[in-house]
Amino acid sequence: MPMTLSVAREQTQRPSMTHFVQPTGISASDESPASTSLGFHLRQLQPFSTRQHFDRNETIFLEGEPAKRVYRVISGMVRVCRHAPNGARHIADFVLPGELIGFGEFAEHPYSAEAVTPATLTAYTRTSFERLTSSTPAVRAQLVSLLTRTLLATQQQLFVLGCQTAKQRLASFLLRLADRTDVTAGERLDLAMGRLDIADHLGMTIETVCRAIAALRDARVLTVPNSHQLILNDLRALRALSTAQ
Amino acid sequence: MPMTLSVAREQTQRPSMTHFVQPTGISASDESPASTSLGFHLRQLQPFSTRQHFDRNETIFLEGEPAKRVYRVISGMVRVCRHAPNGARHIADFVLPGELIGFGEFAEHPYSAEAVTPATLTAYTRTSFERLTSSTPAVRAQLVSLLTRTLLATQQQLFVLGCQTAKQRLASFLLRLADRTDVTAGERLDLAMGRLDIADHLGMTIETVCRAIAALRDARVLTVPNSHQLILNDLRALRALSTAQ
DNA sequence: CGACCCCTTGACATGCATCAAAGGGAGTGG
DNA sequence: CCACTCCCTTTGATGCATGTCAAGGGGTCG
Repeated sequence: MPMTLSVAREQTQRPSMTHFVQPTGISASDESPASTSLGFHLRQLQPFSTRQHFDRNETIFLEGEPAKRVYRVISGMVRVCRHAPNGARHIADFVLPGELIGFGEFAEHPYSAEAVTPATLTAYTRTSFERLTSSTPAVRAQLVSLLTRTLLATQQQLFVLGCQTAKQRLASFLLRLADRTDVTAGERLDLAMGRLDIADHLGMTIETVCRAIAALRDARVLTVPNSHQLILNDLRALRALSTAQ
Repeated sequence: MPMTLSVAREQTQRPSMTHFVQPTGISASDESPASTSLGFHLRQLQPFSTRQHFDRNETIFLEGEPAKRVYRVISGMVRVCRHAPNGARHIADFVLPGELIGFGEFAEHPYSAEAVTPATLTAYTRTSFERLTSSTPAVRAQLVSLLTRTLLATQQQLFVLGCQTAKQRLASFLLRLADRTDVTAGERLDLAMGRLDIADHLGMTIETVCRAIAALRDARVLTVPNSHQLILNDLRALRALSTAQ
């Protein structure tokens, strides 16, 4: 269902001085420490970078395409996903502003990337990215750190899919999203992605996602102002769910 | 259930010349190209290495322990797993001879490691391992490569757990195991791990694993000489299963 | 030979998928 | 500004795959 691949390129050429490295993996949870570092170094790559805008559901790159660029999300949300032959879709992760896409070391993208919302990204050529990562030891260490954190997040998701029920998966998902977007109890948590996206990320159907949300709502664990915003009232209950069994 | 942590150390001190680096991740699919490289470089670390033997079900290290060593499996099989508070267990991956454990960049092991069979491992101090990885650019690149491959394997498993049915999961598992152990159609595939291990790895119950094996056996896709060996008769059917849906 | 452990199979229960239909919300055209 | 349409969400009814509970089988070790 995801769409065409259009590109609006704005050459943002500025001679900077250092390389800013970020791994081209699936979804780089580019948190404070490493994100800061990598983001900082990536600035050096501005002369080799391009700013691109994508509409909702637009394809950024397709699985199997040569991995010629590393992307950094500036605004909006991106999903990293794979389409099975039979039409099934698996969303490996959602990518938030500041995080990197495609920083892994592979010749062809193992996953597709699509815009969940209208999104702006900075694209760095892989050549310059690799030059940056191989130049400075500190930058290389940050790449390793980012890869490690991405691996840990992926393994955590593996545990979620392997051991948890529908409600528990939803709780885990919401807690991680709230954590990544710095939303706490009582505040509005933005669900930029649709129910189907959540379902394909958690290995459930859209109906089950709806029912799980309804169940948590009925249990007063969360409030649903509208379908794209949630208020997490009871973080303890959510944590109990995501931790337990 | 997994056991105590005993250690039989045989100091294997030999002054080698180069550092042999391997990432301390969950399970390092240390395939030919990178494995060769990393294995080669790790030889340099022999002066800082220890050979240890573990009995079946013995704990090599526990989740949460400080990650002071990087291990390389010499013989036997190891499982990398996590124990949930309620007793549930999740096996992130099995580690085969030649592969590394604990090569990720973290202060504490995010997972436990336990011997599936009696196993011999070489332990390298993290200090020397990191010295090796930071010294040579080539070695560092191999670490990045290993991390990337581990990440890809983990994401593949994520897809398996997120989108596939019991029979499909089993097919995917068997194909990967056969591939990693260089077993082809008609040959005996060794299942060193028990049914429960497979179940905890695939997010199923032991009964469902048994039934899935029985179903494939009844469909003549595989033969079951005994419970610890399989013969994959019809790779096409297995591939169709693991690919489809 | 006996005990233990793991595997296997059966019977039943249930969580989730599937099928179906109705209820918003946003954008478009009248 | 309202009405229509489309898309997504929500809820209900039903079925199935897998989990759960239970019992028996086979191999291995002492």
